[in-house]
Amino acid sequence: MPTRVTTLKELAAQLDLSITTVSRALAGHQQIALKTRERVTEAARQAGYVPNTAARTLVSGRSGFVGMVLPIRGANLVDSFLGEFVTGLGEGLVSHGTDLILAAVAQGQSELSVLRHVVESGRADGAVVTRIAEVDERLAYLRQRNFPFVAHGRLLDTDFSYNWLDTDGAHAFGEAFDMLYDLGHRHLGLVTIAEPMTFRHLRQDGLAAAIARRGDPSVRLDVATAPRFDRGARLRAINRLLHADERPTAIVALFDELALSVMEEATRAGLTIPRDLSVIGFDNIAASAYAPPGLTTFDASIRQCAREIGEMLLTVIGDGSAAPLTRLIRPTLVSRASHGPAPTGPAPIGKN
Amino acid sequence: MPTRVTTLKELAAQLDLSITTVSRALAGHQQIALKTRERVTEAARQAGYVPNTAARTLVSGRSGFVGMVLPIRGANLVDSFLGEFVTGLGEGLVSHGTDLILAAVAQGQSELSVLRHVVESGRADGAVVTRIAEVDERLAYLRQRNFPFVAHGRLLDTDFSYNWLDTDGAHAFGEAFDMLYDLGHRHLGLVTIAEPMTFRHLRQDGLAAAIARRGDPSVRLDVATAPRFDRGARLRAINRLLHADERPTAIVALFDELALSVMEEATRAGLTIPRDLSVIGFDNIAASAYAPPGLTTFDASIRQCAREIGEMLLTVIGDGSAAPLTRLIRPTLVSRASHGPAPTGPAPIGKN
DNA sequence: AGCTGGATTGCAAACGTTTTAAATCCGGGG
DNA sequence: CCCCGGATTTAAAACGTTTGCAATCCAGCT
Repeated sequence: MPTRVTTLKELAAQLDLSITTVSRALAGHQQIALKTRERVTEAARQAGYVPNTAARTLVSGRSGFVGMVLPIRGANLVDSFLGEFVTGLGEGLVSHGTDLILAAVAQGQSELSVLRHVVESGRADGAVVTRIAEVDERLAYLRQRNFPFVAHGRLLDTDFSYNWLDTDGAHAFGEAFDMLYDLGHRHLGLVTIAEPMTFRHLRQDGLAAAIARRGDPSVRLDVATAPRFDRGARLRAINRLLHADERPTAIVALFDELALSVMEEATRAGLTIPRDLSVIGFDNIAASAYAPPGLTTFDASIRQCAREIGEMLLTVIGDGSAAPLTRLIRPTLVSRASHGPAPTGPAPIGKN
Repeated sequence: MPTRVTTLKELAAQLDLSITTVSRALAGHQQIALKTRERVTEAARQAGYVPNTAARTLVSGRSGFVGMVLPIRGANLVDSFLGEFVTGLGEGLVSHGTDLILAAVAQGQSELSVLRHVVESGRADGAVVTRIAEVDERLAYLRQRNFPFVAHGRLLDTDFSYNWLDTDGAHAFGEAFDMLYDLGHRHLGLVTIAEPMTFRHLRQDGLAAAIARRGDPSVRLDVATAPRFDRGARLRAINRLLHADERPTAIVALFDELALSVMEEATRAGLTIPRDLSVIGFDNIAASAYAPPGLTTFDASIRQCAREIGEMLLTVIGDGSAAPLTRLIRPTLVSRASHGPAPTGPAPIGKN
C-alpha cells in the first residue's frame, strides 16, 4: 500500500490554521492575508501537497477529466490513428489541467454502455466521440443527456445540431477528381467500404459532386465495395475493378490502406503505377510514403484535429449554452508519385 | 449543464429504504433479504443508476483508475506505438472495470511532476511507466512512494527490483547476428541512438555477446550513433557507415525507423538490397512491410505486451506485498527480403 | 475605555458513497 | 403472553475538499 498522502487537515494543523483558511489561501483568495497566503503556499510546496481529486470532484461537481471510449479494434489492426489522436487531445486539454480517461469496452459490452457508465458515474466533465456512424446512438444519448461532447465527424442528418470537427473529405475527393480529370482521366474507380460510416458518404458525394460539376457525360465512375476488415473481400473487389473489360485509368480509395492494397494488386497484375494506373488515397499514413512509388494522398493532421477537439470541448464544458461549435478542416494534398497522365491506350491485363 | 444524475439517496427514498440498505443490496450483501436485493436491483436498473466515482473513491481509497503519462512527442512523430499500447492496456484492465488515465505534460513541465501529480492527487491506484531511461527518476519516485506500478522496460541496475515487462532485445539481436554470420557476413554495422535509454544497451550488448560467443576474431562491428530526432545527423551517421573504405555487408538497426533510413540511403547510393547489403530492424512497424524489398525485423506485439502489463498492474494493486513481477518477452523474427548471403566481393560505392 | 467596521479567520454543512455499530423486526419456544 | 435470537434494516461517522455564513481581531476614532 502506498504511503499516505498529505491532506489539508494535516497542513492546517501544522500551520495552526483552520482547514478553511488553508484551502482559501491555496486558492489564492484575496480575503486571506498576503502573509498567510505565502506561509501556506510555502508549507504546501514543502509537503508536496496535492489536493485530493475525489474530494474536490465530489464537492465541485467537476472531475477535471474528459472521457473517451477506446475504439474496439480487430486483433491485428495497426495504425497510428489512436496514438496521434490521444496525443493531440492531450495537447489540447493540458492547458486547463484536464486529463483524459480512456475506457475500454469489454467483450460482449456495447460501446454505448461504456460511454453511459463514464457519464453517469461522474468520471468526466465531457466526452469525445470518434468514428461517427450514420445512425449514432452515442450522439443521441449524449444530447438527450445534455452532456458536453465534441464529435470527430459529422452525421448526415444536418438537423441534429451538435459540436463537431471533421475533415472535409468531400472537398478532397472533389480536388482529386479535378486533378485526375485535368490529367486526362475519364474512367475512374472508387474503392470504398461497406460499413455505414458517414465519412464514406461524404467523400463519395464529394467525388460525385465534382463529376457533376464538370458536366462531362463521358466521365464514368465504377464503385467497388467491401467490408472494412474482410481482407479477402477487399482484394476481390479491387481485382474486379482491375480486371474489368474496361479498366479505370485511375482509382481513388476511401483511405490509404485501401489505396495501398490497390497498388499491390495492380503491381501484382503487371501494371505499372502511375503509367498504367493512377491511385489516390486519403489519410497519409506512414506506410504511404514507403510503398513504391509513393502514394499520392490527402493529409489532415489527426493530431492537430484532436488538439482542436480538445480545445473545443473545454469551451463547451465551460459554457454549455453556447451555440454548437463546428469546424471543417480542409486536408492538404500530398503529391507523391502514384498519379499521372491517363494512359493513351489502356494496356490489357493478362491473367496472372 | 448536464441533467442531474440518479443518486443513492433518491433511490432509497423511492424504495422507502435507507441509503445503507440500498448500498448493501446493490453490493450483493447476503445480510440483505433476497427479496429486497431484487427489488433494489431492479429499481436501480430502471433508473440507470451508476454509483458516483468520486464519492466511492473518497471513502474506499480506490479510484478504479490506472495512470500513465502521455509520452512527449516531436511535432511530426507518427508511429503506432502509443495506439497499440493503450489499446492493449485497455484490454488488460477491462476485466476489473479499471479505466486508464492519460495525463499530458504541459510545455515546460517535467514528466516526473505530472506523474507526481497523478499519484498524489489520488487519481489512480497504479501507474504504467514506459520508455525507461538509464537513470530514471520516475521509478525511484514511485518506489520510494511505494506506489503500485509496472514498467515497460528494464533498468540496467539489477539491484533495483520492481515490476517490469520487457522485450528481449538482447536475444533478438543475438539471433540477428547468428543468422547473418551463418549467411557469411563478417563485417557488421550497427545504427543506434545517442539517448540514454536502456533498450539501446541491452540490444547492443546482446549483439556483442553473440559475437563473443561465436569466438571468430575476424568478425568486425562498426557502430554509428546519432540523436534520435535529428534526421540530418542520422543520415550522416548512416552514410559514414555506407561510404567507409570498408563497408559493412550487413547493418543492424536499433529499430525499424533507423533501418528504413538505412535502406533508403543505401538505395540512393546505388546499392541493391539484399544483394549488396543486408539490413535488419526491430519493432515491425507497418511501413516495414511496404518499404521495398520488405524489411526483415523482429516483432514483439506491443499490444500483447501492454495487455500483460495491464494484468500485472492489477495484480500488483491487488496485493502490493507480492514479490516483484517480471516478464521477458521474446520477439519473433519477421523474415522478409532485406537480408541475404554476404556479397563475395563488396561492390564499391560511387559518390552520388 | 468603548465602539465601529474592515480585515481575517473559522465553523459547519454539503457532496455521495461505504461501513461500523446499533436498532428493529418477527417467529417460535417457554 | 413474553422474551430470545437470528434476520433484516438503519443511524451516523468517515473520506477530503469547497463555501456560505458567522465569529474574531484590531486599528482608529470618539
